[in-house]
Amino acid sequence: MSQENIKGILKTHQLRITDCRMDVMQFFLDEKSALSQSDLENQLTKYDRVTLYRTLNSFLDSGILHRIPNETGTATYGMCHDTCTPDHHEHNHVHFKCNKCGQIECLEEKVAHQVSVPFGYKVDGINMIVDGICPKCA
Amino acid sequence: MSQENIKGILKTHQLRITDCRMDVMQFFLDEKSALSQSDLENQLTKYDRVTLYRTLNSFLDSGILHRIPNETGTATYGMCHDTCTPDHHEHNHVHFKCNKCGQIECLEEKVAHQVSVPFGYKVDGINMIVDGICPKCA
DNA sequence: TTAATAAATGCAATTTAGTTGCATAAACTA
DNA sequence: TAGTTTATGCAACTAAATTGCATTTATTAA
Repeated sequence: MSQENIKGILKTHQLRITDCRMDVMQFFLDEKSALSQSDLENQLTKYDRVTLYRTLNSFLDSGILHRIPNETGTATYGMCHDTCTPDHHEHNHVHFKCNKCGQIECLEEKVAHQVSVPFGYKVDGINMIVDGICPKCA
Repeated sequence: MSQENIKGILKTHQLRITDCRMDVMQFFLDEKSALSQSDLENQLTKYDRVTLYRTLNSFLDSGILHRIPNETGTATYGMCHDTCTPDHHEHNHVHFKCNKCGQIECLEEKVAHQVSVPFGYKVDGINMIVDGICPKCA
């Protein structure tokens, strides 16, 4: 994706265009997998640690990124598609976690299943995490 | 579940029987939902904070507890059933997260679906997190 | 029952993850 | 171009988790 497109995304979400934000978004687009703050910190060394946290939170608040559930106890983020808004994240895709390299990807596959829950439980959404081996590790 | 049963579980998993471990396991059995270290710390005030972390990690390592994926960035744990071993957790049940009270429960419902992934991806397991409103909050 | 052994615990300290405050710099608009 | 607001860097802080060490405790063999 070009720099102009990235600028467009920032504009669309009412965010100022800064070098840090451009680089963070570019990194997410290049990696195509879930990233944590420490991933950013290791890669984008010219930016302050706190700034990277703030950038992640800005993107989260504005609907550019979503948090991806994981078991590790630290937060991971993935790129949203066009369906998210600042106050309501709408995600219906499958997350794939590779058991070998640990990377988590947002797949294009939708969660199209209905799930049965016991009586009394109301279902609002489903989040599916598939684990296995990715093509790179197979 | 009786104290004797709890002792049996500890023995089965080659863990020593201590007051702390008995109380931690009893709490998980009473609550029937995902718990974090801070939940334990607030409730089981006679034990040292570090001991509670260690107890959770002992139970995790030995297959008594499993980590439950969530988005918050802190670790939550749930009781395993008999299918887990120390080196391999095997979970095929649905997690239900209430959007109102925040509790996460392991439901009895199995993830019985097959999911399609792109070519090249090998599926080992599926973890499904359903969010909605639980019977207590409905 | 006792002694030895290894694991569990408590306390202090440290590391890791995340947030807040403030001054300054930078983006944006009129 | 000037004013305004937002983003950034630095320092400090809080929250979550881990490590080190000495002591205590559970367990087992004799």
